[in-house]
Amino acid sequence: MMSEVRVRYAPSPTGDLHIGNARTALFNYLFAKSQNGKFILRIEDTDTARNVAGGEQSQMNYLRWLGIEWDESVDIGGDYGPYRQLERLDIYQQYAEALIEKGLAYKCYCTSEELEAQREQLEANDVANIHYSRRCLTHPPTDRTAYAIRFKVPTAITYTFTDLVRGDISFESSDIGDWVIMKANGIPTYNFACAVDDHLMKITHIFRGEEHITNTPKQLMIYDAFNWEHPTYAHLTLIVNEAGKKLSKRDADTVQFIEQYAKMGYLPEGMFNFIALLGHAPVSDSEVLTEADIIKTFDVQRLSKSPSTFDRAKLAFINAQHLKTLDEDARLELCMPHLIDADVLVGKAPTWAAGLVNLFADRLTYGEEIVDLYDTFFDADFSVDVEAKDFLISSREATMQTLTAFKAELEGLANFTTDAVKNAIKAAGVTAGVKGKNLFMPCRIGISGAMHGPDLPALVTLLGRDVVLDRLKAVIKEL
RNA sequence: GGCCCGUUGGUGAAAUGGUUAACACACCUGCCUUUCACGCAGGCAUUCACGGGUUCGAACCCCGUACGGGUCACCA
Repeated sequence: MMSEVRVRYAPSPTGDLHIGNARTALFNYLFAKSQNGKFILRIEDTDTARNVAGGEQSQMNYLRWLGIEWDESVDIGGDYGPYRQLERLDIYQQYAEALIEKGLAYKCYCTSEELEAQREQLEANDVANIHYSRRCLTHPPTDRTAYAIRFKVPTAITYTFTDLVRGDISFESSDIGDWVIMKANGIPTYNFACAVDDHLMKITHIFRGEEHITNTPKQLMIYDAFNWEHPTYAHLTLIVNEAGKKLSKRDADTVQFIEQYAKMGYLPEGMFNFIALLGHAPVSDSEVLTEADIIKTFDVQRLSKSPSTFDRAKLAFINAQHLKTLDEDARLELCMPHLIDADVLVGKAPTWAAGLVNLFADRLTYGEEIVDLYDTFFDADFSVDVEAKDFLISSREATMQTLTAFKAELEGLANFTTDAVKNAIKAAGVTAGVKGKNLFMPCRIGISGAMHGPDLPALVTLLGRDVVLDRLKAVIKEL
């Protein structure tokens, strides 16, 4: 009988949920869901210096925002807790001591400074294999009590594992120096804690970033030392920015925290969909998918080997598609905070915002974009763009007649409703003797300054009588 | 420098030895709309980084070169 699939996402609470972390979490989650397994959230807080207050909560909040729910963790418990590594210190201590007893680990009394100096010297001398700098050969000085515990790396062993993404990968133990498993402060290092916990928590599959490939042999050493069964690994490709560089938290050019997207008014469904495509190619003609679609099509055979590019245009497209499935109220709710923040609504009628959002419903790609769209078409600095001007002067006389007639019709209008404006356009067409493009385009340019834009009557209505007439006068005058 | 990994159209990305190399985004055209956008239909574009080799046959296997990336902490 196959044992139950158990996967985990193990963030360190050093900051907010990053795109790369979210992808790792998501793929583990998708695999668990597709296999009817369990998804565990474990907090790896062993780097006490880098932990930030609220980091853990923030990670959990935005995981939940994305729609990723876990089966076991610090907040809801589970049979394999505690789920915070700092609460498991005695466990690591016990396993580390067992290794010393077996002769597989030893105490190292070197100070960080000594090791650092040693390494620098080796590097300066261009020593080919700098790993020797991490092989502690000195005897413990009698006056020191602080020590780290190092794992004694076996000689001449080849560690091979079958990666779900890249196939067999192997490492020679001779390329790896004796590495620290317990720091002098009694806290385990990542590779040790990770291996111990993954085993104890019965993790069967590990989906993680490619940067962990070189950590794998170290973790395998721990499994072997205790005779534990290896888990299955899948190292996901890096996510790179549009310049082809690994997404770095310091990279200011790419917005890369989930929180930022949430605040910009992206939809969780859209982000979920987009992130699921980063390194996985589902069998499907469309890339616009729901969570259920994605779980159903998730297949480890289809994990990509080459780096995934964080393509903002694609994100925009996918989010826009999800946005189209929203009803009017939901769309308005998404845009509202941004309109308020941008002071767009001051002095406007209560229903005005709904009209604005509906006007751009077709082309909106994320909530905050409503403000940009507003600026483009409602900004006080009105001007006619080059393309539009060319159109106007290509048949100056006819456009002039059309514009004049349109202006006259609007001036005679008591109420600016979309129907009334529609009729005004129609009437202007009759007066000027034009129709179709020759009718609408001059009107459109006359009030928006551009040949492309939202529905004309609705735009006129929202702009309001004064603005529309001012713009028309300005364009007529310029002609 | 050592060790690992990658390289397919403008962009993202399939194809795991066998007819004209999917699909999506972008772009272009047509339809729809008295305009615009949405939507729908269609179209353009890659010979698979480069050089050898294996094979009846290679984007797919092997070797080498170039380029790109990852990693080498008492960080995770």
